[in-house]
Amino acid sequence: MNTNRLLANLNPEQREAVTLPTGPALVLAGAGSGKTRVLVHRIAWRIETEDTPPQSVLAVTFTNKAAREMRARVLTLVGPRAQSMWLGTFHSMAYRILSRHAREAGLRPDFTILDEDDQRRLIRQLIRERQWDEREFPPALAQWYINQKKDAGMRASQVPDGVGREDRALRDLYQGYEMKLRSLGAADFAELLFCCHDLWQKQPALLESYQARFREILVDEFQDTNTLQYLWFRTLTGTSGNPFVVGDDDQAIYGWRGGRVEHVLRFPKDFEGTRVIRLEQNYRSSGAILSAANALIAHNPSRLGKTLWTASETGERPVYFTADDELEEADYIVTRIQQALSGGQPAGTIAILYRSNAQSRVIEESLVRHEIAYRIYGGVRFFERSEIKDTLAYLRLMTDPENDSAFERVFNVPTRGLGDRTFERVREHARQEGRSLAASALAIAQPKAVSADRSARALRGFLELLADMREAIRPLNLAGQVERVIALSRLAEFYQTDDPLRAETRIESLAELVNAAAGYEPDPEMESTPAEFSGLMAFLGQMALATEPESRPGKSDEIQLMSLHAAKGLEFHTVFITGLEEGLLPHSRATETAGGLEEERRLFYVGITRAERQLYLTRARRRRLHGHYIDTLPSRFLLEIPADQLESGEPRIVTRTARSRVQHRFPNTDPGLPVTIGQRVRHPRFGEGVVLSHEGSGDHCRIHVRFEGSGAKWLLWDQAHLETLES
DNA sequence: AACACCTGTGTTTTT
DNA sequence: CACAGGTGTT
Repeated sequence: MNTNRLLANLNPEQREAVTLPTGPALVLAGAGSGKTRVLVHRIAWRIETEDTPPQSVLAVTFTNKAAREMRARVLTLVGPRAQSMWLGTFHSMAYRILSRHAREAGLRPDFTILDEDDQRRLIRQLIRERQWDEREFPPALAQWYINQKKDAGMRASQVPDGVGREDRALRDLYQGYEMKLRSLGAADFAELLFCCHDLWQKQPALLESYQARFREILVDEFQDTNTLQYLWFRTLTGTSGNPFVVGDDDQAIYGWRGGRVEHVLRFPKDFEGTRVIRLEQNYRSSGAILSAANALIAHNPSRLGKTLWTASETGERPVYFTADDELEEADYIVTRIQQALSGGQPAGTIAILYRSNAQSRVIEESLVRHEIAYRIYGGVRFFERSEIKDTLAYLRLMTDPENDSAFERVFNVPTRGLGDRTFERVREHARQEGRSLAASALAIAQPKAVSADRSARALRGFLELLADMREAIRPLNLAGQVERVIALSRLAEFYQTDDPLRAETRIESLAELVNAAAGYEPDPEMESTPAEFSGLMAFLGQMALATEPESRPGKSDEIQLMSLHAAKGLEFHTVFITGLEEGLLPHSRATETAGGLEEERRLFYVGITRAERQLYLTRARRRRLHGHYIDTLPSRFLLEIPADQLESGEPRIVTRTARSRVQHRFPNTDPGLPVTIGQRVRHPRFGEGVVLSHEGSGDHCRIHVRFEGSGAKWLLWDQAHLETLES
């Protein structure tokens, strides 16, 4: 076997890490030092040279996206037999394990995973049951409290006695929440790890079987692991596994979500004989960009200490530009982008980064005015959209008719004459009998002698609908089932009447869900129970842990817009970091907490180190915030980069008159298109708007329009009946 | 149950 | 300012 191939393009440190003998290993990998490459090659190396069976490999990443990418790269190196390794997020790994032992872990066999929304709804319910004042105990705060404890690996019983009344109340609520979850047999995200961990503690033999199986355990982005994840990982690794973790303390940016950099320091203490390897050569950025990054991060007192160097040329200094306001800032950025694009630079190599998503709006508007295509990451996530959750709830009721949260969700969606009173009746019955909502509904709906009870009839209608649906989809394939459930539930019609402004976008999402089902490939490792709807069950399980449908290829001809957090792990030729102002970066809320400032600095550091060749730092003297303008101060972080390492951007590149001029030109870029980017259009219902972008061409193309008042929507040209307007 | 009004909120994000 | 979510009215 040609193993040299695996080492050919690695530097000595990378090679050392990849070829380390068994035993715990910690790789401190600076930004752009080939972290993922080391991880991927390590896996390949173990499989190819040590004859490690792929199924004894478990690799954990921070996001699904990173997992997909890593899997693809390992497969390229090792071939299809690597398919059998376990590679995914902490949560998806725990879910895989739990779904084989659900009952033993105290969960329903086909348990639901509650997302943030479901969780908040449950907590609100508990607060109301206790008749607490929701202003004194905001559900969001309680939720934050509970998740924080869970992320720290604490059950309610382990939370130390608080001093105040409020502390005790919150702890009590946490306890109530735990009981509620257990009675539902459901799990929230943290619970997946927690439950799995508890199960291992309860059943040492089971733990041993997993320890025996997973000989190689690798963790990416180790600096962002929270305590619960760390405990889970440490338990699974035990004393015999070979942990291989990769991280960068300078890129720890999830402290607010429980991430603890300290785990990096703790690792060598918990795992005796840990070999530490540092990767300090940066292959990504030019010398000038790297110097700025190094100068900035040197201001963080608590660091493991690591200085990145590069063999690349110095390149151009980062440019710093101060605009009068956020409009000018946006126009400056767009002007620079136009210059780059006209010089032949592909749009996909340019990124605009910001601290908070709200900042994107002004920039988007400027991009639209200048007819530049862009793609924005973040915002409302696919699986959090209400239409998706409604549909998933119906689907869940197909596989698990007694699922209370799904039942509650679609009880009166679409409206079918079932109001709060009926629901309370059902819930009360369920509480008394200890049955599920569906079973109680059935009992209540029984026709009593001569019953003209309207709600009982409506209830029967609902139950019959579910039963009919179950029959109707039985013989269909997965995509067909999803499609049929959407049709039979009449959700589309409901959205149309409920909120016509959003109906079109919502129906588009539903179509995308059907697509996701059509493209779904079952996890071969998952227990394939012969139960009916087992395919649907597996699909729902996977969807609960997903954020985006998989079929969304990024286009290379669009400018990339995203938050600094979302940019982690990515790289771009040209990067704009915007809003370098006190209060924004560092964020005002972050300066209050201990360590918050350091985390903000790391966030800026992450942003800087995304840039390969060109970096722009921009700021506005005054910025509109919550309605009115406030004067700003430059970010303190700017002063931490020596002035001679920055270039001053040309002021006033764009004038207001230039802005209004561009607004009136509409060159037709694509002759196949019925409209042009930037053109004004009128929709029979939504009114007037501006065309932002398009997909496809001809009469069947989809176009993206920002309407005045009702926001941006995707429309099908041949169905939307748009009227084009002269500007 | 549907609609109009009101009020609070407004970081980052994954799962 | 802009929007979501909740409350109150019909």
